[in-house]
Amino acid sequence: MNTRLIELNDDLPVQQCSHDYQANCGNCRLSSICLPFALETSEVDALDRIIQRSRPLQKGQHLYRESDDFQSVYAVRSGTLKAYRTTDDGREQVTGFYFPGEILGMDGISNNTHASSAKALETAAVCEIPFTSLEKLSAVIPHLQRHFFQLMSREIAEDQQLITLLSKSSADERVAALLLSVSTRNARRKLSATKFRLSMSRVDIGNYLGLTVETVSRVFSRMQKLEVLKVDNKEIEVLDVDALRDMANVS
Amino acid sequence: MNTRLIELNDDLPVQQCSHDYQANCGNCRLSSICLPFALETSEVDALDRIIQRSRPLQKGQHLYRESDDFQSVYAVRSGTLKAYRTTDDGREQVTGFYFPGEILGMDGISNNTHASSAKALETAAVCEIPFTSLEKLSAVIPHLQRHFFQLMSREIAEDQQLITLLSKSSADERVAALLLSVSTRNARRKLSATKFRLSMSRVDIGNYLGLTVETVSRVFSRMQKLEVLKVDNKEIEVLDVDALRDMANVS
DNA sequence: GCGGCTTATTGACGCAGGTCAACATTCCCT
DNA sequence: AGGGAATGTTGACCTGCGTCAATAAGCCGC
Repeated sequence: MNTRLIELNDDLPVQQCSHDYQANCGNCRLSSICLPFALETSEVDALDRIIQRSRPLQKGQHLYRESDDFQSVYAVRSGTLKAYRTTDDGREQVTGFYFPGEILGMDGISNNTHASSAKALETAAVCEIPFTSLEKLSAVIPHLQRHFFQLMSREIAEDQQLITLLSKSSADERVAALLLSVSTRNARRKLSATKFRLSMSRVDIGNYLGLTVETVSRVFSRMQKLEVLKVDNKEIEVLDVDALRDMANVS
Repeated sequence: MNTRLIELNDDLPVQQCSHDYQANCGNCRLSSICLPFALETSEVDALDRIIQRSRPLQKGQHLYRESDDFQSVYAVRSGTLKAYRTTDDGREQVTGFYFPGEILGMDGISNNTHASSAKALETAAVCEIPFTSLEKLSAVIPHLQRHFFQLMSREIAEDQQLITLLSKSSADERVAALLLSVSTRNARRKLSATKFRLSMSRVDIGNYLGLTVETVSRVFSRMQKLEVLKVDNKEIEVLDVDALRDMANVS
């Protein structure tokens, strides 16, 4: 069964409640992250016209599921989502966390089927970008085509970084790297790079990093003892960024 | 310094020795793997015109290096290549092996800089596809645009599979999964799925799978003892595919 | 604000795979 | 064909992280 976003709107048509949501890309404060720089106003409008906005997902709701038909890619407007796949023997593997301004769903293009599931970690709003429309528009707006090639390429490069992390790094390094990544992505959205709330659970973190919950918890405790972090459940304060960077890099 | 393929041709212009190489995509027996199905003859010709073929790389030669300017993606014509990145502390992480018919270099699009290096594991020939030409052509040939979106998406999906492997699987499972992958890719090229030569070293395999050489070697020995494989250095014969599949899947 | 449930922390212990070392084999250059 | 270097195999030992278990702390519905 397909649980795509659109179906959440069965009681209220999109237009009627659009005042609740970001009206368009032109006035969206995430557009600097989300859109290609060089797009002209008229081009942004064209893009805007194909994008569908709808009511937020509640915590735990799926945006799409593995093996759903692939129709669209999605830009996160608010909240956080996790992408994960289920292995043959039923275990989960978290493949990424997606923050506002980031695009997800691109792994579905190759088979016209989503290769992973996406679930809201907290209340989250997304822009749905129907892929066929995007393709057509891309053929006309070279910058847009380039942008999506680049987005996908970045996803590849990031996955490769995770591969390296999983293949070569200790538990401390992995956790440090994740924290730095969250920190950087917060900074990009003009949020604090040193004080933030982790929207994902320890289970999700462990799953993503190839560690058990217990290990993640121990690493947090250890970093707290070393006064690199202040940990209060999901609230994290980075006390010593340099130390954290050291932990992320060095063997 | 840029060590791209073109520079290998300083003694002989491409045209003069082109009879040594596959003349064009139209008569290439790999085209079924490499090109979109729905391309028309005239479109194949157009693609063919932007592709540059050149003399083979020798074992150990680089096709491109991390931080080289990104200009082209490459299709493997013969031989095998490995892609790898170097971590901050100087270690290597192999991110993929590329067989005839497969495309590499797409991780460079996002920054106009290659995110990994590519090195020939044996004598190898590639088709160079200049990316700006490819972009322009893609805007005109919808199937081609779609094809490249799909290729990149597949790369993402495959990386995610590797992530799962690295995060969740035992040494036995990892090695089994790699062997099955090689087997499948051989079959696609009408080669034996059960008897083949691994072009990569044990070090490369271990590196790719996040294991030490010793462990890889032990797994091979164990599988040989269990009569799942026959191992003679790099020559592998799969004696029991089902057993191998079991080893790859189950916890 | 109470009770049940989910999520997080901490400790004790075991094992898969890493490390180190010695030896065997293959590759490759002359 | 011969010798030296690179690559592969095997064994003995060690350790980081997983496992199991017990406890604590949030979270949510009533």
